Amino acid sequence: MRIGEVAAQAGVSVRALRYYEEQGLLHAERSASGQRHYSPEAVARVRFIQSLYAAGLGSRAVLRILPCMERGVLTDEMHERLLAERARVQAQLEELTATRDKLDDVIRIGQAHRAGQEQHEGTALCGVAS
Amino acid sequence: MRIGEVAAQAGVSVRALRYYEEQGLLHAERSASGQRHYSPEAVARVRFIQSLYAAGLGSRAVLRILPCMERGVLTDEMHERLLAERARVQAQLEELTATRDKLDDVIRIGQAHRAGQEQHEGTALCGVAS
DNA sequence: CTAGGACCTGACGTTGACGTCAGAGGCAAG
DNA sequence: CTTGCCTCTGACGTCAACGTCAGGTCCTAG
Repeated sequence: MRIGEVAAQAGVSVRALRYYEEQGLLHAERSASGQRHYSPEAVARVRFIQSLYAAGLGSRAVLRILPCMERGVLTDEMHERLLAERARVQAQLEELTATRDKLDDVIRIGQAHRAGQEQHEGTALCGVAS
Repeated sequence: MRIGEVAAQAGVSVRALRYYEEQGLLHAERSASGQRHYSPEAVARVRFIQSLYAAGLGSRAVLRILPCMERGVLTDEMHERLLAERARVQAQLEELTATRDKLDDVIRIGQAHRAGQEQHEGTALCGVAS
């Protein structure tokens, strides 16, 4: 596949793919004229890269993780890194969950206020952000 | 409280607090000489701001959310925004969970490989990123 | 009253993940 | 062979959330 098709299928820009290559995250064969040609698995790889980015990992963290997806290569060091990054993601998950719950509190209290028509003077929402 | 104390208690930098004020996220009284003075609730507010940032909301999204925490002010529009942002956070939660599970897969398969000593040729990890 | 730490206002620097533009070449269709 | 879309390589632009530095002020302890 050429770059445009990969980009379309993975839902990213062409620029992003070139950037990934620049960062060593994604390899492409080159035609005689210099055009990039990707294997079909590249699409999945790009999607995975995206999800790691979305998980807040920087490109060097992603770079440390990605080799694990290649043929059976998995050193002790990589195993450590995987566990470390999993822990980070897990921590972020918990923080996010807490944030969602706070938002729920604000929404719930807000609804209570509106059910009671006017503003209940003292019952401000400030206490939510504890 | 003065800015340094708020920063310390909230676990952010002084610069961050001035930035929040610049963005209209955080108000401070001023002494005659121009020094900022914060109410004790400011600490909780800052922590909330941080968690919203951590949830991937930009400062203008935060700006739309924060007024909800003030005295009983809660218009229909704000309610909508709250629901919308909650939905975003929830979506990100689900994406993050999927990413964590993928990492778990990679770790598990990696362990299986290492349990079996050498590389199992065809059993590459590429399929994980589906 | 003086030393030194906390604070002030600009204002420019930084980092990551791309966007965007310029100028040039490649490729399938008609 | 030309038209039109795709692709190429630089290289500069962007945006957010601050970091950092300069030059000056404030305030509290001794």
